[in-house]
Amino acid sequence: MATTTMELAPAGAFRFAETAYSHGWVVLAPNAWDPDAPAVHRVHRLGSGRVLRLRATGAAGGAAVRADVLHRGPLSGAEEREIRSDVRRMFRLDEDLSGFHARCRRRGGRWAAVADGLGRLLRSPTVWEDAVKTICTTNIQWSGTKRMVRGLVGAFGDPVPGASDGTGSGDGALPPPEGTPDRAFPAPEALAAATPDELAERAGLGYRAPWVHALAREVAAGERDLERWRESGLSTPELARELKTVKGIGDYAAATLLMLLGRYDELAVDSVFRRFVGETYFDGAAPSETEARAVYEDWGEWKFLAYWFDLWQGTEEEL
DNA sequence: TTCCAGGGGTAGA
DNA sequence: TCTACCCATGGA
Repeated sequence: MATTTMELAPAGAFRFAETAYSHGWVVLAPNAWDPDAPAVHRVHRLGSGRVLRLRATGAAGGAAVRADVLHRGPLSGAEEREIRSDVRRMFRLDEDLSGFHARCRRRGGRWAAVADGLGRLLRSPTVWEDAVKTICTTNIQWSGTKRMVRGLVGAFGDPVPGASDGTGSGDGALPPPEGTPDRAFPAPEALAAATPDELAERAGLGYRAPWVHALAREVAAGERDLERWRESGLSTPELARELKTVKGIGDYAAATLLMLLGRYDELAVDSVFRRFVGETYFDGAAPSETEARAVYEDWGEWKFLAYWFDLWQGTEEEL
Protein backbone atom coordinates (compact mmCIF):
# COMPACT_ATOMS: atom_id res chain seq x y z
CA MET A 1 0.00 0.00 0.00
CA ALA A 2 1.41 3.39 -1.00
CA THR A 3 0.42 6.95 -0.26
CA THR A 4 0.77 9.74 -2.78
CA THR A 5 0.51 13.28 -1.48
CA MET A 6 -0.33 16.30 -3.56
CA GLU A 7 -0.75 19.94 -2.58
CA LEU A 8 -3.28 22.08 -4.38
CA ALA A 9 -3.29 25.86 -4.32
CA PRO A 10 -6.47 27.90 -4.78
CA ALA A 11 -7.03 30.89 -7.00
CA GLY A 12 -7.66 33.55 -4.38
CA ALA A 13 -8.54 33.45 -0.69
CA PHE A 14 -9.38 30.03 0.71
CA ARG A 15 -10.03 28.41 4.08
CA PHE A 16 -9.92 24.65 4.15
CA ALA A 17 -12.01 23.72 7.17
CA GLU A 18 -14.75 26.29 6.48
CA THR A 19 -14.96 25.17 2.86
CA ALA A 20 -15.14 21.49 3.76
CA TYR A 21 -17.77 22.00 6.45
CA SER A 22 -19.74 24.56 4.49
CA HIS A 23 -22.92 22.55 3.97
CA GLY A 24 -24.28 19.05 4.32
CA TRP A 25 -22.30 17.50 1.47
CA VAL A 26 -19.30 16.81 3.71
CA VAL A 27 -21.19 14.14 5.66
CA LEU A 28 -22.98 12.53 2.71
CA ALA A 29 -21.44 9.17 1.78
CA PRO A 30 -18.90 8.40 0.51
CA ASN A 31 -17.62 11.58 2.17
CA ALA A 32 -16.92 11.57 5.88
CA TRP A 33 -15.84 14.42 8.12
CA ASP A 34 -13.22 14.18 10.84
CA PRO A 35 -13.60 17.40 12.85
CA ASP A 36 -10.46 16.80 14.93
CA ALA A 37 -7.99 16.61 12.04
CA PRO A 38 -9.88 18.36 10.39
CA ALA A 39 -10.15 16.20 7.29
CA VAL A 40 -12.53 15.05 4.59
CA HIS A 41 -12.30 11.32 3.89
CA ARG A 42 -13.65 9.84 0.73
CA VAL A 43 -13.66 6.55 -1.15
CA HIS A 44 -13.05 7.78 -4.65
CA ARG A 45 -13.78 6.15 -7.98
CA LEU A 46 -11.75 7.19 -11.01
CA GLY A 47 -13.10 7.20 -14.55
CA SER A 48 -11.28 3.95 -15.20
CA GLY A 49 -13.26 2.30 -12.41
CA ARG A 50 -10.28 2.16 -10.06
CA VAL A 51 -11.30 2.84 -6.45
CA LEU A 52 -8.98 4.63 -4.01
CA ARG A 53 -9.09 6.08 -0.55
CA LEU A 54 -8.65 9.85 -0.40
CA ARG A 55 -8.08 12.21 2.49
CA ALA A 56 -8.09 15.99 2.17
CA THR A 57 -6.68 18.25 4.85
CA GLY A 58 -5.55 21.86 5.01
CA ALA A 59 -2.12 22.92 3.83
CA ALA A 60 -0.31 26.23 4.21
CA GLY A 61 -2.22 27.00 7.36
CA GLY A 62 -5.53 26.12 5.72
CA ALA A 63 -4.97 28.36 2.71
CA ALA A 64 -4.52 25.34 0.41
CA VAL A 65 -5.50 21.68 0.21
CA ARG A 66 -3.33 18.65 0.85
CA ALA A 67 -4.65 15.43 -0.67
CA ASP A 68 -3.33 12.05 0.43
CA VAL A 69 -4.22 9.16 -1.85
CA LEU A 70 -3.91 5.60 -0.61
CA HIS A 71 -3.43 3.09 -3.41
CA ARG A 72 -2.25 -0.42 -4.21
CA GLY A 73 0.07 -0.53 -7.15
CA PRO A 74 1.47 2.51 -8.94
CA LEU A 75 -0.56 5.61 -9.64
CA SER A 76 -0.19 6.69 -13.26
CA GLY A 77 0.40 10.28 -14.26
CA ALA A 78 -3.05 10.41 -15.82
CA GLU A 79 -4.64 9.09 -12.64
CA GLU A 80 -2.79 11.64 -10.54
CA ARG A 81 -3.95 14.43 -12.84
CA GLU A 82 -7.52 13.16 -12.61
CA ILE A 83 -7.39 13.16 -8.80
CA ARG A 84 -5.94 16.67 -8.76
CA SER A 85 -8.73 17.84 -11.03
CA ASP A 86 -11.38 16.13 -8.88
CA VAL A 87 -10.08 17.67 -5.66
CA ARG A 88 -9.86 21.11 -7.26
CA ARG A 89 -13.45 20.73 -8.32
CA MET A 90 -14.63 19.50 -4.90
CA PHE A 91 -13.12 22.51 -3.15
CA ARG A 92 -13.79 24.90 -6.05
CA LEU A 93 -10.16 25.98 -6.05
CA ASP A 94 -10.53 27.62 -9.46
CA GLU A 95 -13.71 29.55 -8.75
CA ASP A 96 -13.44 33.34 -8.73
CA LEU A 97 -15.42 34.71 -5.79
CA SER A 98 -13.67 38.08 -5.71
CA GLY A 99 -16.89 39.82 -6.73
CA PHE A 100 -18.77 38.25 -3.84
CA HIS A 101 -16.00 39.06 -1.39
CA ALA A 102 -15.94 42.67 -2.57
CA ARG A 103 -19.68 42.92 -1.93
CA CYS A 104 -19.24 41.45 1.56
CA ARG A 105 -16.46 43.91 2.36
CA ARG A 106 -18.63 46.84 1.30
CA ARG A 107 -21.41 45.57 3.55
CA GLY A 108 -19.00 45.36 6.47
CA GLY A 109 -19.98 44.16 9.94
CA ARG A 110 -20.39 40.41 10.13
CA TRP A 111 -20.07 40.17 6.35
CA ALA A 112 -16.43 41.21 6.57
CA ALA A 113 -15.63 37.75 7.98
CA VAL A 114 -17.19 36.15 4.90
CA ALA A 115 -14.95 38.26 2.68
CA ASP A 116 -11.97 36.65 4.37
CA GLY A 117 -11.95 33.50 2.24
CA LEU A 118 -15.44 32.04 2.72
CA GLY A 119 -17.94 31.28 -0.02
CA ARG A 120 -16.66 28.08 -1.62
CA LEU A 121 -19.24 25.38 -0.88
CA LEU A 122 -18.08 21.78 -1.08
CA ARG A 123 -19.28 19.77 -4.04
CA SER A 124 -18.79 16.38 -5.63
CA PRO A 125 -16.24 15.47 -8.29
CA THR A 126 -19.03 14.77 -10.77
CA VAL A 127 -22.29 16.49 -11.64
CA TRP A 128 -23.84 13.02 -11.60
CA GLU A 129 -23.10 12.58 -7.89
CA ASP A 130 -24.32 16.10 -7.12
CA ALA A 131 -27.53 15.57 -9.09
CA VAL A 132 -28.44 12.30 -7.37
CA LYS A 133 -27.65 13.73 -3.94
CA THR A 134 -29.74 16.81 -4.68
CA ILE A 135 -32.74 14.65 -5.60
CA CYS A 136 -32.21 12.89 -2.28
CA THR A 137 -32.66 16.19 -0.40
CA THR A 138 -36.19 16.80 -1.67
CA ASN A 139 -39.19 16.44 0.62
CA ILE A 140 -37.24 14.65 3.31
CA GLN A 141 -35.51 15.54 6.56
CA TRP A 142 -31.72 15.76 6.50
CA SER A 143 -31.40 12.50 8.42
CA GLY A 144 -33.39 10.85 5.62
CA THR A 145 -31.07 12.27 2.97
CA LYS A 146 -28.06 10.84 4.79
CA ARG A 147 -29.78 7.47 5.10
CA MET A 148 -30.71 7.28 1.40
CA VAL A 149 -27.25 8.29 0.14
CA ARG A 150 -25.59 5.88 2.57
CA GLY A 151 -27.93 3.22 1.24
CA LEU A 152 -27.04 3.93 -2.39
CA VAL A 153 -23.31 3.81 -1.64
CA GLY A 154 -23.56 0.72 0.53
CA ALA A 155 -25.71 -1.25 -1.88
CA PHE A 156 -24.43 -0.14 -5.27
CA GLY A 157 -21.00 1.48 -4.81
CA ASP A 158 -17.77 -0.24 -5.80
CA PRO A 159 -15.73 -1.36 -2.76
CA VAL A 160 -12.26 -0.01 -2.16
CA PRO A 161 -9.68 -2.82 -2.62
CA GLY A 162 -8.85 -4.41 0.70
CA ALA A 163 -12.19 -3.62 2.29
CA SER A 164 -13.49 -6.79 3.84
CA ASP A 165 -17.20 -6.39 4.35
CA GLY A 166 -17.94 -3.00 2.87
CA THR A 167 -17.91 -1.19 6.20
CA GLY A 168 -15.42 -0.52 8.94
CA SER A 169 -12.45 1.61 9.78
CA GLY A 170 -10.51 0.63 6.66
CA ASP A 171 -6.81 0.90 6.10
CA GLY A 172 -4.69 2.01 9.01
CA ALA A 173 -2.65 4.54 7.07
CA LEU A 174 -5.64 6.82 6.50
CA PRO A 175 -8.23 5.87 9.09
CA PRO A 176 -11.60 7.36 8.20
CA PRO A 177 -14.22 8.04 10.88
CA GLU A 178 -15.80 4.92 12.34
CA GLY A 179 -18.66 3.34 10.44
CA THR A 180 -17.81 4.91 7.08
CA PRO A 181 -18.75 2.63 4.15
CA ASP A 182 -15.69 1.45 2.23
CA ARG A 183 -17.42 2.05 -1.07
CA ALA A 184 -17.41 4.75 -3.71
CA PHE A 185 -20.42 6.65 -4.97
CA PRO A 186 -22.17 4.34 -7.46
CA ALA A 187 -21.51 4.88 -11.14
CA PRO A 188 -24.55 5.60 -13.32
CA GLU A 189 -24.11 2.16 -14.88
CA ALA A 190 -24.44 0.50 -11.47
CA LEU A 191 -27.77 2.18 -10.72
CA ALA A 192 -29.00 1.69 -14.29
CA ALA A 193 -28.31 -2.03 -13.98
CA ALA A 194 -30.61 -2.25 -10.97
CA THR A 195 -34.38 -1.95 -11.15
CA PRO A 196 -36.30 0.97 -9.65
CA ASP A 197 -37.76 -1.47 -7.11
CA GLU A 198 -34.27 -2.54 -6.07
CA LEU A 199 -33.28 1.11 -5.59
CA ALA A 200 -36.33 1.61 -3.41
CA GLU A 201 -35.81 -1.54 -1.38
CA ARG A 202 -32.03 -1.57 -0.97
CA ALA A 203 -31.41 2.18 -0.64
CA GLY A 204 -34.77 3.29 0.76
CA LEU A 205 -35.28 5.89 -1.96
CA GLY A 206 -39.05 5.69 -1.73
CA TYR A 207 -40.90 7.35 -4.59
CA ARG A 208 -37.63 8.92 -5.80
CA ALA A 209 -36.39 5.53 -7.00
CA PRO A 210 -37.89 5.73 -10.53
CA TRP A 211 -36.46 9.25 -10.98
CA VAL A 212 -32.93 8.28 -9.90
CA HIS A 213 -33.12 5.15 -12.01
CA ALA A 214 -34.29 7.05 -15.08
CA LEU A 215 -31.46 9.56 -14.71
CA ALA A 216 -28.91 6.76 -14.25
CA ARG A 217 -30.20 4.99 -17.33
CA GLU A 218 -30.06 8.15 -19.46
CA VAL A 219 -26.52 8.98 -18.34
CA ALA A 220 -25.30 5.41 -18.73
CA ALA A 221 -26.82 5.23 -22.22
CA GLY A 222 -25.14 8.48 -23.23
CA GLU A 223 -28.49 10.20 -23.72
CA ARG A 224 -27.65 12.87 -21.14
CA ASP A 225 -24.24 14.48 -20.56
CA LEU A 226 -24.50 16.06 -17.14
CA GLU A 227 -20.91 17.31 -17.18
CA ARG A 228 -21.89 19.59 -20.03
CA TRP A 229 -23.84 21.65 -17.49
CA ARG A 230 -20.54 22.78 -15.97
CA GLU A 231 -19.35 24.74 -18.97
CA SER A 232 -22.70 25.49 -20.50
CA GLY A 233 -22.97 28.73 -22.43
CA LEU A 234 -26.62 28.97 -21.43
CA SER A 235 -28.00 31.77 -19.29
CA THR A 236 -28.99 30.74 -15.78
CA PRO A 237 -32.73 30.68 -16.60
CA GLU A 238 -32.03 28.59 -19.70
CA LEU A 239 -29.83 26.18 -17.77
CA ALA A 240 -32.43 25.95 -14.99
CA ARG A 241 -35.02 25.01 -17.58
CA GLU A 242 -32.76 22.24 -18.83
CA LEU A 243 -32.07 20.96 -15.31
CA LYS A 244 -35.81 20.73 -14.72
CA THR A 245 -36.24 18.37 -17.66
CA VAL A 246 -34.81 15.75 -15.28
CA LYS A 247 -37.65 14.12 -13.40
CA GLY A 248 -37.21 14.77 -9.71
CA ILE A 249 -35.62 18.17 -10.25
CA GLY A 250 -37.97 21.07 -9.69
CA ASP A 251 -37.43 24.70 -8.69
CA TYR A 252 -35.65 23.99 -5.40
CA ALA A 253 -33.42 21.20 -6.74
CA ALA A 254 -32.54 23.19 -9.86
CA ALA A 255 -31.43 26.16 -7.74
CA THR A 256 -29.38 23.85 -5.54
CA LEU A 257 -27.72 22.32 -8.60
CA LEU A 258 -27.05 25.75 -10.05
CA MET A 259 -25.21 26.58 -6.82
CA LEU A 260 -23.23 23.36 -7.18
CA LEU A 261 -22.43 24.38 -10.76
CA GLY A 262 -21.08 27.72 -9.55
CA ARG A 263 -24.08 29.93 -10.30
CA TYR A 264 -25.53 31.82 -7.37
CA ASP A 265 -28.15 34.05 -8.97
CA GLU A 266 -31.06 31.76 -8.04
CA LEU A 267 -32.34 31.05 -4.51
CA ALA A 268 -33.20 27.51 -3.42
CA VAL A 269 -36.56 28.08 -1.78
CA ASP A 270 -37.31 25.24 0.61
CA SER A 271 -38.71 24.87 4.11
CA VAL A 272 -35.36 25.91 5.63
CA PHE A 273 -35.24 29.09 3.56
CA ARG A 274 -38.85 30.02 4.34
CA ARG A 275 -38.44 29.41 8.06
CA PHE A 276 -35.15 31.33 8.29
CA VAL A 277 -36.35 34.35 6.33
CA GLY A 278 -39.65 34.43 8.20
CA GLU A 279 -37.98 34.32 11.59
CA THR A 280 -35.14 36.70 10.71
CA TYR A 281 -36.83 39.36 8.57
CA PHE A 282 -40.58 39.06 9.15
CA ASP A 283 -40.74 38.81 12.93
CA GLY A 284 -41.75 35.17 12.79
CA ALA A 285 -44.55 35.66 10.29
CA ALA A 286 -44.67 33.65 7.07
CA PRO A 287 -43.87 35.93 4.12
CA SER A 288 -45.04 35.18 0.60
CA GLU A 289 -42.41 33.63 -1.62
CA THR A 290 -42.06 36.91 -3.50
CA GLU A 291 -41.50 38.81 -0.25
CA ALA A 292 -39.01 36.21 0.97
CA ARG A 293 -37.03 36.29 -2.28
CA ALA A 294 -36.91 40.08 -2.18
CA VAL A 295 -34.72 39.95 0.95
CA TYR A 296 -31.71 38.92 -1.16
CA GLU A 297 -32.64 40.62 -4.41
CA ASP A 298 -29.92 43.27 -4.25
CA TRP A 299 -27.18 40.62 -4.06
CA GLY A 300 -27.67 40.02 -7.79
CA GLU A 301 -25.47 37.20 -9.03
CA TRP A 302 -24.50 36.28 -5.44
CA LYS A 303 -28.00 35.75 -3.99
CA PHE A 304 -27.53 32.12 -3.00
CA LEU A 305 -24.23 32.74 -1.21
CA ALA A 306 -25.68 35.77 0.58
CA TYR A 307 -28.59 33.68 1.84
CA TRP A 308 -26.36 30.75 2.75
CA PHE A 309 -23.92 32.75 4.85
CA ASP A 310 -26.76 34.74 6.37
CA LEU A 311 -28.19 31.40 7.52
CA TRP A 312 -24.91 29.68 8.27
CA GLN A 313 -23.35 32.41 10.40
CA GLY A 314 -26.19 32.25 12.86
CA THR A 315 -26.09 28.48 13.40
CA GLU A 316 -23.84 25.99 15.11
CA GLU A 317 -25.74 23.19 13.46
CA GLU A 318 -24.22 19.74 13.37
CA LEU A 319 -24.67 18.17 9.96
C1' DT B 1 -51.66 8.79 15.62
C1' DT B 2 -50.82 12.66 12.83
C1' DC B 3 -47.93 15.80 10.62
C1' DC B 4 -44.32 16.98 7.67
C1' DA B 5 -39.56 17.18 5.82
C1' DG B 6 -33.47 20.82 2.45
C1' DG B 7 -40.56 19.16 -3.05
C1' DG B 8 -42.05 17.43 -7.45
C1' DG B 9 -45.14 15.22 -11.00
C1' DT B 10 -49.49 15.24 -12.99
C1' DA B 11 -54.23 16.27 -14.24
C1' DG B 12 -57.49 19.56 -14.83
C1' DA B 13 -58.86 24.17 -14.89
C1' DT C 1 -49.75 29.55 -15.44
C1' DC C 2 -52.12 28.01 -11.22
C1' DT C 3 -54.19 24.66 -8.00
C1' DA C 4 -55.35 20.26 -5.82
C1' DC C 5 -53.88 15.92 -5.06
C1' DC C 6 -50.78 12.26 -4.75
C1' DC C 7 -46.39 10.39 -3.68
C1' DA C 8 -42.44 6.58 0.21
C1' DT C 9 -40.25 6.98 4.26
C1' DG C 10 -39.01 7.96 8.95
C1' DG C 11 -38.51 11.52 12.66
C1' DA C 12 -40.93 14.40 15.85
